[in-house]
Amino acid sequence: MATIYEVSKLAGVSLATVSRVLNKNTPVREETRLKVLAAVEKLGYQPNSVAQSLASNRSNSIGIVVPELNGPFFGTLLSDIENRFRQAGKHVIIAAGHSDEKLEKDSIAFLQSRNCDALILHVEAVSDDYLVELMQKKVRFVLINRFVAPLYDRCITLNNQHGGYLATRHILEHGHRHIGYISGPMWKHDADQRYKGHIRALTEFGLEPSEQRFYEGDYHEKSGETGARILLENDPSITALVCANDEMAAGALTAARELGRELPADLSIMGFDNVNFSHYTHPKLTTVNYPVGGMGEMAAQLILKRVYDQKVDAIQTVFEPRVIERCSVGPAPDEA
Amino acid sequence: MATIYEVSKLAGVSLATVSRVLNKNTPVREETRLKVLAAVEKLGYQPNSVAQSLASNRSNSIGIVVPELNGPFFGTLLSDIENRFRQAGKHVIIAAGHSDEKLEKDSIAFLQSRNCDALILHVEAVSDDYLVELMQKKVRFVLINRFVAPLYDRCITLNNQHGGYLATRHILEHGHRHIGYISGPMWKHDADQRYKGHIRALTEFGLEPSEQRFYEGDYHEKSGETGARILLENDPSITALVCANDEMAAGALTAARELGRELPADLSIMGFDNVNFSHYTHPKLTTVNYPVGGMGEMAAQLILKRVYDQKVDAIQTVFEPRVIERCSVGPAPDEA
DNA sequence: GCTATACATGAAAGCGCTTACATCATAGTA
DNA sequence: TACTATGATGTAAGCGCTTTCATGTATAGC
Repeated sequence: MATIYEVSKLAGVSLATVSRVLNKNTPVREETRLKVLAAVEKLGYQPNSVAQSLASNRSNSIGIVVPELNGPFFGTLLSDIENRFRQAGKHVIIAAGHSDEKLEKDSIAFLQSRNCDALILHVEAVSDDYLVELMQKKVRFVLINRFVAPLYDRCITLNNQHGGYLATRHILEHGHRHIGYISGPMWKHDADQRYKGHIRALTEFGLEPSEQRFYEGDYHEKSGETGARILLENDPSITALVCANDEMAAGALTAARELGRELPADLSIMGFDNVNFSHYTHPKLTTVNYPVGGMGEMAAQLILKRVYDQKVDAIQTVFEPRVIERCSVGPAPDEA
Repeated sequence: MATIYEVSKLAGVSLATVSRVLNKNTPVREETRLKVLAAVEKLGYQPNSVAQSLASNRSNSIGIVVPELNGPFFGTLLSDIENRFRQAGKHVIIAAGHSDEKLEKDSIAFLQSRNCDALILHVEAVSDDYLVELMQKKVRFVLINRFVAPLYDRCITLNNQHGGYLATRHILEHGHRHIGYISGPMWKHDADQRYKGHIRALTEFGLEPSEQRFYEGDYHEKSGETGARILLENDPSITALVCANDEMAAGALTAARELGRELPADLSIMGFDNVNFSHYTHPKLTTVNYPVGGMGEMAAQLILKRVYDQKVDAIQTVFEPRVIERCSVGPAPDEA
């Protein structure tokens, strides 16, 4: 690969001038500029971004930590972030944190050591204190799907509690009064919030939450299946199942079918997230929309604005969920 | 962030010695080693990998180009690659090529400029010649899902033709004789190969391929729906649809249901890829397994072996597909 | 015609590291 | 004892860039 030195020799100018032409930050005589550009073209020169990064202490790259690389949810998130940055000539470096404290910290350290100009973190296992410390160390980052008070202006969140509320209210409005709830792991902030919203809706309709109708899953399909089976067998009066995400809802669908329940005539099922497969299910899943793409893009915007001083559209940090009506929720069957 | 210089000062040794302790490539007296390690610990020193990369011309990072970041297929691929490399202490930098020649080339250039030690490419738009040139320029890379003869030893491929053959044979063995085919874009190598396999199976059973029963989609759901509708309306005798991927098969499922076809009694549908949502569909999709995770891991192994000289398990470059029987294929209905 | 000013360019330091080479003890050998 | 081999450590160059500062040249003002 050609270096800037070879370009400068061919163009008959100094290194500095080549750098100036390429970075467009200092005026250069048009004539010289063209000479340099011609040399660049001729040699097929491409700046070594590692050297640039070392010299300038900027890298034009943004680090992203997500729990998993697969799964519909994070794919959409990554894709939208990458798109937005690509338009701005920035690049992304991605690491998986696997919801594990050590791996999350490792990933963050790695991205820092790579001179990332900023980080986008979707982390679950590290503590709030750790994140606050990170801020104090002047690390630039934004948090997705997590709210930490001292970091309020760099958190892009979904109003999870309201989402949980809407999901359950939707079910209640269909006349259901015996409602099972399949939760995500309660140590995760979003799972906790969604459940709180569920309780709020229940209370609003004068219903008591019951131990019997609660199952804590792990956000994966299998646990939705198990949860549905346990709930339905323990309490046959249940006519609706609210699930804290679509994957568990898909599992619940399977279990319900295997138990011979007619959907949605006998049993209604509600999901959460509106991931891309949720309309492949049968019946198509009624769910709560998680505007993940928009949130990813917003995280990118925030960084473009704060770190790169670019002009961007208005910043929004809290997103609102809404119910997506499809076919898995129906009116409550008449009480026998 | 502390630098190696501060560590060396604190430990009372030279820069070189610190570097040697950290890189474990030159013997250092145990006593000195401990002094250095203590200093590292005390300062919370973390090497700046950008500087390391510039100085050593190695980066311990591997670049990956895939068409999209979302979608079940690439998520799985990325995830398995990242996992394998993380175990080996390497890191991945990911770029999306969007099946566009310019973007693919940009992505490759970017990854090279980032000093990646090697690349894993799942590219579709750049020419074979371009890839051969890349090899001649001594760029280290492996190709996924694409075979280019001069690069035979760095191509990790699925036997797509055999997959296409198996899919159609499976349908034929269920007695179907009027079979529609919904293809991917024929300029894509895999789409072409899968179709060739389809033809081969047809021929083996003494059937002629027919223009009437072929539809070229774009691998996305919508085109599967459109394709199914067109095929079934043009030729009502069709009793089975072979789709070149699961997304289009999901679309076909929708169309079939809307046309009032009972599945699989009236109509059988076959997918390809076995992506993670294919068992969420109703009926669950019968499909051909694409061992994408295994192939990603193999690409990683190949690089660990060739680029980093690590000992790894045996290398396999061609993977074989196999039919996954689920519920969307049934026996052909008796001819009326 | 001479100085003040702006503008274009070059020289060189330095970003944080690795590594070839030089240096210096120390131990082994005759 | 003098000499060489050996192993540990230091010195300094250099990776490919950016950027500050100095220099030079053309223009304007008097």
